[in-house]
Amino acid sequence: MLTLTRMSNPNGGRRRRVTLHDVAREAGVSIKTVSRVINEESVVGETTRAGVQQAIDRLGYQPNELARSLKGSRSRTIGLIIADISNPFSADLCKEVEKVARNRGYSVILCASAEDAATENEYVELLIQRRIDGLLLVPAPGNHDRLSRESEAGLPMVALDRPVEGTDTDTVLTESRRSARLATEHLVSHGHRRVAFVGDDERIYTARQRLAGYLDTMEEAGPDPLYRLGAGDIASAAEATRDLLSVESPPTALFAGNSLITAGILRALEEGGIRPPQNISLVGFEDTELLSSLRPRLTFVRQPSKEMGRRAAELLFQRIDAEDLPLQHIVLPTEFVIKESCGCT
Amino acid sequence: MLTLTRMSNPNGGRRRRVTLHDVAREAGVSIKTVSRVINEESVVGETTRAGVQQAIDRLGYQPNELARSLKGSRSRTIGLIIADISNPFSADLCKEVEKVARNRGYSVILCASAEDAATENEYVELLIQRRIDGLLLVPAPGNHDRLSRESEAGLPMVALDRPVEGTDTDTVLTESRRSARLATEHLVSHGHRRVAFVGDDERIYTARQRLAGYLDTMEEAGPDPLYRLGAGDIASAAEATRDLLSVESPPTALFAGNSLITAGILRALEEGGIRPPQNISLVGFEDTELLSSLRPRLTFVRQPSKEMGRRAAELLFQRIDAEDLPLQHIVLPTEFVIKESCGCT
DNA sequence: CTGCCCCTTGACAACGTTGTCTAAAGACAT
DNA sequence: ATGTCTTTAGACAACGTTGTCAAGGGGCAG
Repeated sequence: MLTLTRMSNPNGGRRRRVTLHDVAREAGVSIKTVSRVINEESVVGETTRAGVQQAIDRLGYQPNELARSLKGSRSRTIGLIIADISNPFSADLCKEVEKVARNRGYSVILCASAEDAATENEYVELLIQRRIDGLLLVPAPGNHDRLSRESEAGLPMVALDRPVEGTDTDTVLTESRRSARLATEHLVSHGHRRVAFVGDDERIYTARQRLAGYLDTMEEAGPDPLYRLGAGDIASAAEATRDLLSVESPPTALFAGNSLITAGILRALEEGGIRPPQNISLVGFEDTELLSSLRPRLTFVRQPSKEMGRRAAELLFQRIDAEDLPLQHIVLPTEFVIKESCGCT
Repeated sequence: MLTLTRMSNPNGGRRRRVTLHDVAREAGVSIKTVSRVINEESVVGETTRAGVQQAIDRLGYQPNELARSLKGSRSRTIGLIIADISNPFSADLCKEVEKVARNRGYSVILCASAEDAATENEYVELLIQRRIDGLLLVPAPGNHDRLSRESEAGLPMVALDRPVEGTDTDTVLTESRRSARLATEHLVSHGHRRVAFVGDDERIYTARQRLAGYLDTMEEAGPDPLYRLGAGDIASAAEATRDLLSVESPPTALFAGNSLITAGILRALEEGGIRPPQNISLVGFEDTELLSSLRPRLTFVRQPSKEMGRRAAELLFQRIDAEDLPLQHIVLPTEFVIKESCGCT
């Protein structure tokens, strides 16, 4: 009778969820028995089980995972912190991670750090408060104090695409430097002397690695390097490209540090009326199928984004299950795909 | 002393988290007092507060959000179910939803239903078990029994991009039909008689709406409609395009139902050596910046994907806060952007 | 008929937190 | 000195679940 006002509000009010207690009362048994039926502990008599099951169905009972997590020591939730969720690369990661988690009965809390370490730290705190069982992240550049502390304290953690600076965690990376070196070599070996590189912010590990790979080849081959960094989105990549094209002796070949940069370069070239591969050669990193519709078709380094997501998630669950696993550093191979934009055919 | 064995395992073992109880013992007060300090209930004396705060810092206490959620009636978590996470459109949605949630101190559990209603229903169940406070979703086509039940039971819910079939929930949509009609009109008004449409699976609401808009114009204008549906990814869109191009009297203009389809069409055209806009006119839906690097530049219907995500999230929180809000059906305007691919210039 | 064991079920505590109520102690007026 | 009020702090229960233990009842052997 006390709850009459609430009950007279059939739909609007936040309905109290059915609990074990309710089911127990309905079935005329104790809550523990209901719990046993739900968890399929075999010590329940057949008639009791059937009665309880009916009560469950009748009331539409759904177990409270929060209470379960509180009682047990697992929350069956992992965190996924993505530095740059606008990059199509990240979509593949999310998708695969989510898929692996789902097969394990895990939920994924998604966080976007926007390449900002402070935001990332806040998210780590939030995720800790939610008692995640493990953390997958594409780390933002900067100081990961919060993150490092948790890693050392034993939170299962796998870094994706970039290592966590200053902390040794499990990692799943691609061979950025080598692939950048090979891509540059391809251009040089086809006669280009002025090869320019447009990369992401230098504080980002992969941007540095790719620059390093580019420089490896350039230093070995002789020509002066020419590059711009800090092109994190399409607009600034276009800007950087315009800048590169306006130097005294402009490049005859461009190498783009990721797919958004490729898009920015293309935009700038288009505005300048410069067409690859006739007027300039172009090589990029591809990590999404979308750019495959470009014409001329892009010569690119293929990043195994889906496999990265999948491998990282699997590794995380391995670590969640077996705490004493030695640290894993997985490096996935890239593939250099020669199409038309580099003009070598 | 009892915990010595555990402590001698500094890193490997899953560390027991610090609780209110530990802090209370450390500070020499009751747990309730610590709770008061953390929640800034003002009835705590200054010296006590300082001592507790020190203990908190010393032990690195982090509140257990699970326990809080269990006690209170809010989990400060929302669910986000995305039907097609591969579509760049979805990345924008995720990003914006996540941003709004973060500002509210909420976490987002990400789920990818892969356009499958059964998967979606499973996710709904999982999210209910996690006691989410609200649900945002791009509904998969099909039978949403689980979803409808929850909606009727009062779970705050906002459908994004598509309505939930058979259930009236809050919605945030774009004017699909009208924009498809206008885009087709544009082609027809520039003299095209054979205008073909390539759309997504007809079970998908927006695919049907866009087809309807296309048909609106075609029926009014006279020429026989020519279309293919079921082109959900790049490969099948390319396939559908090849098919359309091989009919007796092939189309002189193509209209793509979303950005992945645009990519598929471009791939097929390229393979066939057909160049827009010289050999064929092309209009698409764009919902990502990436395709902006296409050459020739795509004439397209711009979908306000970011705004959709933001508005939907804001609406969800409104509903979470005020249960008795009347149902909202927000329709966002699209924009028709004329560039080069349609060949009208 | 008695005792033992097994099978099934329930009572109770605990997970970590917060709401409610009460107790202690000091301030102040009488 | 006594009473009242206010300020501060703690005891206790509760959120919904599961682990531990004990109790009830029936079957079977002695």
